[in-house]
Amino acid sequence: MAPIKFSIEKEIPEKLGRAGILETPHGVIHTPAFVSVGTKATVKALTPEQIKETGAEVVLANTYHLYLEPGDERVKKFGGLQKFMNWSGPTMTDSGGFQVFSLGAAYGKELSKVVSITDPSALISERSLDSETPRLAKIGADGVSFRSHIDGSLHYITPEKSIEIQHNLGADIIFAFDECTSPTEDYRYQEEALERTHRWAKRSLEHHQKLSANSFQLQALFGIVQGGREESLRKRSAEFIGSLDFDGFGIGGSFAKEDMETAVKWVNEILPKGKPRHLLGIGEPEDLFMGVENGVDLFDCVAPTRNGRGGTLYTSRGKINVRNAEYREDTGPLDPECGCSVCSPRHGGANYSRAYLCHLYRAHEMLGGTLGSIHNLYFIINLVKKMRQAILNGNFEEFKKEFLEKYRN
RNA sequence: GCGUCGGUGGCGGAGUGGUCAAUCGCACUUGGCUGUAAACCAAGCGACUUCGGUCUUCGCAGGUUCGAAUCCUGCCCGGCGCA
Repeated sequence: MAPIKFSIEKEIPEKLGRAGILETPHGVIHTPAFVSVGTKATVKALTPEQIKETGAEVVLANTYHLYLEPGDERVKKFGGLQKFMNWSGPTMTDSGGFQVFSLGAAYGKELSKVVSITDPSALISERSLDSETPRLAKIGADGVSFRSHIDGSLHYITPEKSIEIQHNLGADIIFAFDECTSPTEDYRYQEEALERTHRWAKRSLEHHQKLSANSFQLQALFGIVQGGREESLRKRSAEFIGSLDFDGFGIGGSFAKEDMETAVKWVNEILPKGKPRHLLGIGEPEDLFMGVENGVDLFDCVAPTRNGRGGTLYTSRGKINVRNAEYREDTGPLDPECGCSVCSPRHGGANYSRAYLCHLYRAHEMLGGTLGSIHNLYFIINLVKKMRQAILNGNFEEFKKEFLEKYRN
């Protein structure tokens, strides 16, 4: 029995985009969909009830973090991630592959998932120059050694180990262990890393099949396409990963903003159409439109929750930082066009002013982070839902144009 | 009244003859955040500036010194103790 079932309802004419339904053992995901990120089995600052309230259909947790604490065996004892965190819907786990990047090449540097290449020298390899730079993740022959950011202890994660942990965590959809490379690496390194990711993908799949054969637990495994900004590598990766017996696919990598669209297009033209595709770690409104238009079915991103905790909030007229002085006495709602419980009085009469939110952040009151996260998650999840509806209605282009025009002011 | 300790930038609080426009924290201002080392991080925060500097600041007023936030004298203000 297949762990998931994916069906396409409608496509965007002449484009790769589509609206579909993804059935998992713990519920249905209407795609395209935004997955809320709950790294350590919690969407930071939110209760599961509040997560629901944002319209989220699925939560993504992290293998590496849960392995370190409280430990995947312990989560298993409690009946798996979903039961442990008291979330009633579908769940996913990331493989820990991103931590190869964030705790490795990007560790201690001003290097993030999406970089801007205003300075082209940023993309020149620095590999030979930074051998002494401390990293918490080092790539070995067979896997990756991590120095725990919590207590400094050493851990070795192989593809098999990642899959084992993910089986213990028990999410509906799990990911192959991959290496998310830095965009500052050169072609030679990207190619070397890609081959490693491909070997790891095969090993992840084989181990997953082996474990699944002896288990009643139904879990789908997604393979991850890498290849950096190189057309040849991206395509090679899509061919290879797409040819394996995965239930769906992740598209990974740390991108230069300018390269993201081409990379997604190259990949999705090749990946088997009937299986879901997840663009890993992407979630700004412009990028979501780009992804949906180019055939992405699932997104996850820390932006709504991370921004929400800091006071950067999405509105239909662009992002604002409610901490700023100009909002101190602003009696208006955060976004009059938003239907979330923070913005809209129709949910029980609550209607938080910008001034109140401003106050909460300045006073470091944790309700600020909660309300900001509820709003931002609702905003982004709802935006993707509207895209889905627009595909079904056949007016995706119009919706995109209308939204972005206003959003960009 | 006598004694004593003290008065430093929005606040708290370092500094106690040159390296001081003055450590640090908070507040304030503005950025940033894209598979979460993140309820976080960064920059700025006396005034002018052709960005090399220039000027005015450490209760007030004098003084000593090549040089004072730092030493001396007087005054003003505050805490504490004794009357």
